[in-house]
Amino acid sequence: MRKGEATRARIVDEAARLAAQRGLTAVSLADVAEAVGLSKSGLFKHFDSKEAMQVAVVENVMERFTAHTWTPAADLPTARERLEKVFECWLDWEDMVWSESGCPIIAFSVELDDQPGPVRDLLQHSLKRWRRTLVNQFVDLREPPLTETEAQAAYFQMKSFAMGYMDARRMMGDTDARRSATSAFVSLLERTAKAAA
Amino acid sequence: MRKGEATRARIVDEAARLAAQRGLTAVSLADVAEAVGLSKSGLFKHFDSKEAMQVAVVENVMERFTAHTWTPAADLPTARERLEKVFECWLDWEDMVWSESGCPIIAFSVELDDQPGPVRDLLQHSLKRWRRTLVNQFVDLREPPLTETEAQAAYFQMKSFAMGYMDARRMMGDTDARRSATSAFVSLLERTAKAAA
DNA sequence: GGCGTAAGCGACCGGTCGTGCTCTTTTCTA
DNA sequence: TAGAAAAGAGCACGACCGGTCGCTTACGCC
Repeated sequence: MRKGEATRARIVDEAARLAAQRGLTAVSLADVAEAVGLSKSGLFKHFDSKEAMQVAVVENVMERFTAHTWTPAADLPTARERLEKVFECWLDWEDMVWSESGCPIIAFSVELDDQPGPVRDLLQHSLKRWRRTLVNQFVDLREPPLTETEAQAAYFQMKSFAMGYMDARRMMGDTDARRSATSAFVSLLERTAKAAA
Repeated sequence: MRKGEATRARIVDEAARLAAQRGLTAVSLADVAEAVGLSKSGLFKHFDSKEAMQVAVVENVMERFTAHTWTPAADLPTARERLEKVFECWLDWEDMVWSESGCPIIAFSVELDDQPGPVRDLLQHSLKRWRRTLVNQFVDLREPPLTETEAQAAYFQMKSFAMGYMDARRMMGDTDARRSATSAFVSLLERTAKAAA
């Protein structure tokens, strides 16, 4: 049973890579099979349907995302340091881990935001958990703590900058994008931490 | 030749509507033909290929975008008023004009950012013209004028908020998204206009 | 070390894809 | 109003789609 698990993991990895480039529905089972060196029918020993494979891809991507951005930050002493580390890793995630395809989370979000179904539900649920984690960090950014509304507004900007960074770098070819994103985020932290309750 | 032009316009409109929902490549010619009440082969009297239709869709969407966001703002007296108006119309564009599908420009950007070809080239070119227009407004926001770099950084944040707004409202179901986006943008204008040279 | 089962292959299914080709109908114009 | 040109229908094509079935192979456990 060990061999099967390894193969399944390879399938999910390749499917995620292809889906990040072309979209979740646009990648065909034949594409994945060829990329992983399997026959199309062999895939069905690991997934009952294409949709089941998409679910596994979203799970895989979200796990890798939190591992890449939250794990290095979780143990830092202050909320400010944690937020700075998360944002830095977030930008790295977008242009180092996924340099050839763009961030799959953003791609999946845009693709699925009007396509109801289990894949969208899973993505939405994972993203809400992520937002909860980050909003909590913003709450702790200041003493007295930020209100929930204030923290959500700050998270809105943080995520906006992460999305804007990908667009600027990939679509617009903006070589200054990283500087713009970083300084925008630092300025956000500055203001948010300073603002009076 | 008049009738043909009207039909062609209907085709492009329907194709844009469907492409905003499902993506440019995911929408099939059969879908478009049915939506517009034509046969699949009838489409080829107006477009030589699917790609040619996609080009027309991107042209159409970008024209409507600038008409919707820039035209109402162009004649306002100050850069600040123009920018505020553009941003307000931008949010309206996303959740009123395209309430059932999400903004096609963002969708196309994410879909095409790693798919070279004439469709991507056209989109990129149009978006760069749009950025130029907005960056010029930011330059004029303050006396002494902003540097090109400062203005581009401000535009980066503006576009980020517009993208974040769509994600927050559509994917995350954030009912406060409009308030978050608007206050973030107003705060950006405030800071940018005030900052010393 | 034999054996059950998981892993994987190849052929094939009905359906849809984009795109030609031919033929008819409609529309514009001289 | 006649006739050319445009608009559009119908059909067929090869390729590819997600998915099924039966077969063989190879692994993992007793």
